Amino acid sequence: MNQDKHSPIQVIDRLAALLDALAAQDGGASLKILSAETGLHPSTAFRILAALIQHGFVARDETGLYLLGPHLLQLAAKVRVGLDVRALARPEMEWLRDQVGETVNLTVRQGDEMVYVERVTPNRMMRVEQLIGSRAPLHVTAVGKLMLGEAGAAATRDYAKRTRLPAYTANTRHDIKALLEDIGICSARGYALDNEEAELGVGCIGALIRDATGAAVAGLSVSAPMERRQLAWVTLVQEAARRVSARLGFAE
Amino acid sequence: MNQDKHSPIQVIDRLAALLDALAAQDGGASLKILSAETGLHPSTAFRILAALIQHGFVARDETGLYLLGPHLLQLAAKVRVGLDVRALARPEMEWLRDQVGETVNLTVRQGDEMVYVERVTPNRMMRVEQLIGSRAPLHVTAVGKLMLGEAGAAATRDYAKRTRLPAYTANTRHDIKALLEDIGICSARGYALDNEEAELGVGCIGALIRDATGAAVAGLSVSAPMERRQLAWVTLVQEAARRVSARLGFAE
DNA sequence: CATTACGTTTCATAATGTGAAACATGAACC
DNA sequence: GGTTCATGTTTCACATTATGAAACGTAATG
Repeated sequence: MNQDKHSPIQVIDRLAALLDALAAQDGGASLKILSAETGLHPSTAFRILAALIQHGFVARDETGLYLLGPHLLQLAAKVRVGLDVRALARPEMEWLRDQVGETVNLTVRQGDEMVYVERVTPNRMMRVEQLIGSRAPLHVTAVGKLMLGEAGAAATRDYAKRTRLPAYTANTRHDIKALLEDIGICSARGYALDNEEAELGVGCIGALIRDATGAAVAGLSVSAPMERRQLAWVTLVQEAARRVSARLGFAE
Repeated sequence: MNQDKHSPIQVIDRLAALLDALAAQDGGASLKILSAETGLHPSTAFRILAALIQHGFVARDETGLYLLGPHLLQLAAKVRVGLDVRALARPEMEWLRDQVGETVNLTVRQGDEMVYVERVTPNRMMRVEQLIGSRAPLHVTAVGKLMLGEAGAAATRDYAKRTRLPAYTANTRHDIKALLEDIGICSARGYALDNEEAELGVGCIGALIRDATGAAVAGLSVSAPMERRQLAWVTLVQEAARRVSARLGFAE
């Protein structure tokens, strides 16, 4: 991830090298190992590591080996997804749009909703379109249902309790049992459909995008008027999602 | 998380302050905001941020606002859980052991197994005991089943395909449908039982421990000879897990 | 006991990071 | 259109900081 070895501040180059060396270890690492891997003098490495320990970026186990520290988890929890995903997904979204001739959306989960963060549209007038920034409840979108599958049954029940699963159309799954069953099917297949559940006349096919940790960080979907939607697009949606995931470092 | 304001290296104090200021923002932050919040001169803050951007710890959005960067995610994925959890969990484990008079285990998930990372035992000879470091498949342990619930149905099916769900006793759930049903029940209840599924004669009650991000990072369980296990312990196990989770920053 | 290896602390100083000033850019106002 | 204001970005002299080497401490081994 060191795109350029030399930033304006040398210490930061050095601490980045130390953190990367730690990330590359299977377990903990000794000072001597880290010093050798980064090319830093032992006393320099020792002191930088001590500073990183102070701030929780690095920790030491009971045998004295260095490990990545818990503060990284807390900071990572605050990293906004969608930042890199959008740029990385754009080419694949355009490819997918060109294959199916329909609108392609990129969404991220925020709490109990999916947020539309990117969109590419076909060159036709009659199309489904969501404004970037608009939101949709999880249970009525293809990708939202997949996200609930990722979160598990307990989290889905909590979501249902919180939101009461409002119905948007006669097709909306507003019964927890039916929703859990649908989610189970979608999760097992690796894609989900929205059959006029959010809005009458609108059909959708969605798949998840995963990052280097395997976490589902975004959703990719094709939205079309229901009469134009083709199930043959499923493999294309999955292929585009797979490519974006690979770009994010996901390894199947 | 700045336990001490002054580490041996000033720049590292300063970058930590900048990252924490970014973590405290709802969205992105301007240079002026960050400079004000950290007390750094604007040109100093600018240069440190530039170095952090180079290494992916910080990013900028299309409007020029600063955000926490993706490299934090990649490093966080390598943080070994169990490091802090063990020390934090120890007092609650001892409390739980004293309440129920049985062995209490702390486990973390590694791939397709739970690993025993800490254990407190009662003062009696006939007891269930697992060596620290020993491993057990997910589907035959109470906590492992909860972890599968966290991972979702698709991940559980993948696990089943990979491992083929080997049976350890006649009670083992080695059929995917039965396992998914058990997992669904456990996840919904917030605790799980192991009814002689790993080993005949051994009963277990388990609950999950969550961290500040809400992720299930460890499992807490009571293991006992089956004839001694009491369902009345469920609330105690859950209480102990709740306390450890609170210590890890989990907010219900 | 002596040697080796590693970690930790001390210290003189080279060089690095700093804050101020200059410069660049865009928006708002007259 | 020109001026002012606010913010960001670059340059520069130099004080302070981070550095590498040496000394010191500790544990393990022969």
